[in-house]
Amino acid sequence: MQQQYPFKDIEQSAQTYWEANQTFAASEISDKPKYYCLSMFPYPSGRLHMGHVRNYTIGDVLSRFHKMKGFNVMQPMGWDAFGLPAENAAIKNNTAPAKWTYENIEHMKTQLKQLGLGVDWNREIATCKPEYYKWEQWLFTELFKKGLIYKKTSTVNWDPVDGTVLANEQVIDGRGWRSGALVEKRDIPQYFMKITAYAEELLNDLDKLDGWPEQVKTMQRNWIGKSYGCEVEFPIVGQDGNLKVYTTRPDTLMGATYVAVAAEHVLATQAAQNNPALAEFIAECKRGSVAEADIATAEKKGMATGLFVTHPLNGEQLPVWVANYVLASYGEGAVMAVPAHDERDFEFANKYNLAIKAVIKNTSTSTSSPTDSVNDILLPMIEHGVLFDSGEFDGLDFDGASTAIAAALSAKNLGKRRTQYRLRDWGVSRQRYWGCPIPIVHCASCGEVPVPAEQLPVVLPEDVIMDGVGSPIKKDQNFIETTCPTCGGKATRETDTLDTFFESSWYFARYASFDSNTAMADERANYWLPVDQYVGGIEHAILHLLYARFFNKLMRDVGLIKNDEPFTNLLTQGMVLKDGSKMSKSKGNTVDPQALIDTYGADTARLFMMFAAPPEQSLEWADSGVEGAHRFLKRLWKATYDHLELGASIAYTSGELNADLKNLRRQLHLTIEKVADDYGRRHSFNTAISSVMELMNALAKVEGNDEVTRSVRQEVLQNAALLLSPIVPHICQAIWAELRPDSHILEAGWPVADKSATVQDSIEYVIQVNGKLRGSITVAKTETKEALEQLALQQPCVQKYIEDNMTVRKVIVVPNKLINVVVG
RNA sequence: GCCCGGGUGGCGGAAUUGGUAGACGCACGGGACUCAAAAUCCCGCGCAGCAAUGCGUGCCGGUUCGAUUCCGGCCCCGGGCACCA
Repeated sequence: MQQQYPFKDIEQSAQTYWEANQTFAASEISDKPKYYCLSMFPYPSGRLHMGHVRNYTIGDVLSRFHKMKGFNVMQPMGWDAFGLPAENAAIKNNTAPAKWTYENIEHMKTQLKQLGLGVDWNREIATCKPEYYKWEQWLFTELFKKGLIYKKTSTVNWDPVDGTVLANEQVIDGRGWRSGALVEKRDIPQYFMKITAYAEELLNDLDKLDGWPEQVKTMQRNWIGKSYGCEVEFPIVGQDGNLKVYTTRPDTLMGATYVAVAAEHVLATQAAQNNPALAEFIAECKRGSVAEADIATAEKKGMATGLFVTHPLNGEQLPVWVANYVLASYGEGAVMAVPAHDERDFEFANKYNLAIKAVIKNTSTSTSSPTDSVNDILLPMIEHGVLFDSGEFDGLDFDGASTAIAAALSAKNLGKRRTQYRLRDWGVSRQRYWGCPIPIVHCASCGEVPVPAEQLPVVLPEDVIMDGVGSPIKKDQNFIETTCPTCGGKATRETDTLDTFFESSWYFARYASFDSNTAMADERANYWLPVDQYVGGIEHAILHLLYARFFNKLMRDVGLIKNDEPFTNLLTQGMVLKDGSKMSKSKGNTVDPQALIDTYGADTARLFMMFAAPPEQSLEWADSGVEGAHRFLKRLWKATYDHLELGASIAYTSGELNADLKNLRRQLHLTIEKVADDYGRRHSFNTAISSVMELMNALAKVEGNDEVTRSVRQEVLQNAALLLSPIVPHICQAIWAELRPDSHILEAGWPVADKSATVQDSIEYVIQVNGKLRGSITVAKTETKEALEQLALQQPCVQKYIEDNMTVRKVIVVPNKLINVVVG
């Protein structure tokens, strides 16, 4: 055995061994329970970043741990290869997006292999390949035929100078990132998926996901946003027809003082026809990005339309305003405004001197609460309460008032109870090149015709020149001109591509059926699915995870797979931050892990990443600390070297031990239990590592080279190699080969703790006086509570704190932990 | 603005179910080895204090024998907000 830790040789030879032996090739033919461990696949941005190292190490630790525990493991890897950065890079470097992407994949694949991941590379997929996207085109056509995909107009960011649609990311402070032009909202026709048809199931099935973080389920529940409210119709004064609004607070209806509509609302358009000032205001509202965060943080602005509506219950005339804080896409694109009981309405009413009428009072405060009088309202009362100044509804609470008011509206045919979702249908059209072509043909006589299955895939031309002005396939007659699949006449292809979330919504199923050229997913998908452990960034908590859950249900409903949910257990990894914000290519604050791997090896990189923070927490990157991880591996190597310099040894099995060795074995077997719990249940890799470090520190303190001592040392080293091997597989495989030349670590399995080594007959009790630590006693495990109390009271460290005028009020004994003497 | 997290020594973090705050590691200081340096090993290391001891988990308040942990109110930082992935 070499004296120095030769990490380069070790890692190279271990990786060569795994590849030659197909160690991680997954097979459906096995009598073991299956374990499908999936890490979110990377976007091939060019080089690996620290977030990748963290993500894939976590997945690899869990995969390798389960393999050792006797599971039939599949850990696949692939590439989320379509997307905007490839187009930008192509323009910048004067190349084609496909070429750039494939080169990045090659480089990053080499880097991932250097990390020593236990991946089945036979199943590698790239979403930009026709054999992959063919199947989502097929699914698109199936869903289109079922009516689950439809076309409607919706709003995008429009750069009037470049004449192009911008992603939200490309709008900086309301201006196009390249042209600097003020961005406008523009309505264009786009394809939508009816995710709202699955809203109820997506919401209810969250309750089945016991293996998901509560935080993520809460975010998804709020995103779906089921609300129980009421639709209310306000007859328009001087016109036929009503203005319909949706509210979650029907109890406040008697406090409504105006009605506000979005700039896009038909009533706004109508009122603007003979009102140039209003038309200008609506135009102003249409400037700026479509991002909800921008709309919600913009200064609240509005303008009266001159129109009035009649309050459906009290008959008062209320003015209709256009307001930029009303979202066109939620509810009816119109709201009833109750300034006394809503913060946004309150701010708006104060700004424009609109009436504020309080009708709800807090039950816990006196009747002379500040909201009693219109004149002294300083803050809106937004909590539920009891109604006043509401005529026949006075005295009712939220539930009572909501029911009564809905009934009163129903009786007049001016409203009814309604359940509403915040979730909107998913717009999947993109006016970009580097994406999956939407498989629709436009025919003058047949309309929109889905491309028949036998004509799929609609292949995206890869040899293109990006000129920075629009998508090249929108100008490519070879691509556009086609014949109608239905009538055979001249027709044109759809030139929009699909949202790249489309590809990442079903890849988990494709890994199981990676080479099927007859189906999107075959029987193998039903063997592997659902994914047992999904690992990925918390930033995907809503969109990606919701779309993937949606697609799983779509694939179930077209008969491809059986399960209802795609991911049984979810681990949401925290972000790797640098200088306080997310490490990302767009922010230019990435740290290249390649230098780390080159200087210290993959094991050090993996160990450091797992040790630096628990996986769910964000990790602020700092270069220091890597040395410490490398130092530990060198110590581990040296401990094995020193041990074996004295000759081979056989691990301890039985016989008398002195107290020190007994303690060491006790610590070893407690560590085995703890590490298994930390990996399997807690996903607490940092504490697993520190407990093995403690074990190695304890081992270093044990002296003597007699046969018994050496046998215990052999036992500790063998087990340390097994315990650490999911995290640092290369060094552990090499150490095992030296310690146990008769066997291979991959056949060793996860160690079982020796219960007889962990028993203990005495226990240390902490002694507190008034909750403050004052001492400790070591007693027999069998001691009674009464005896412990007496023993504690006799201790000098307790007597010291009982002053002359004090008495012992009580003694609290927490079994196996502490005794607290309360005096006063 | 809305939804979801987080805040503990100089730093990363530990304390798993309300029970010893600071495990493990980094950095730093001291020492050994060395001609010297690196590497390695040993010792120290929350703050104040000679010490006894007191204080201390973002801030303010509460519950409890006991609170980093539970409750109420605030402050700051991060993630998401539907066309970044």
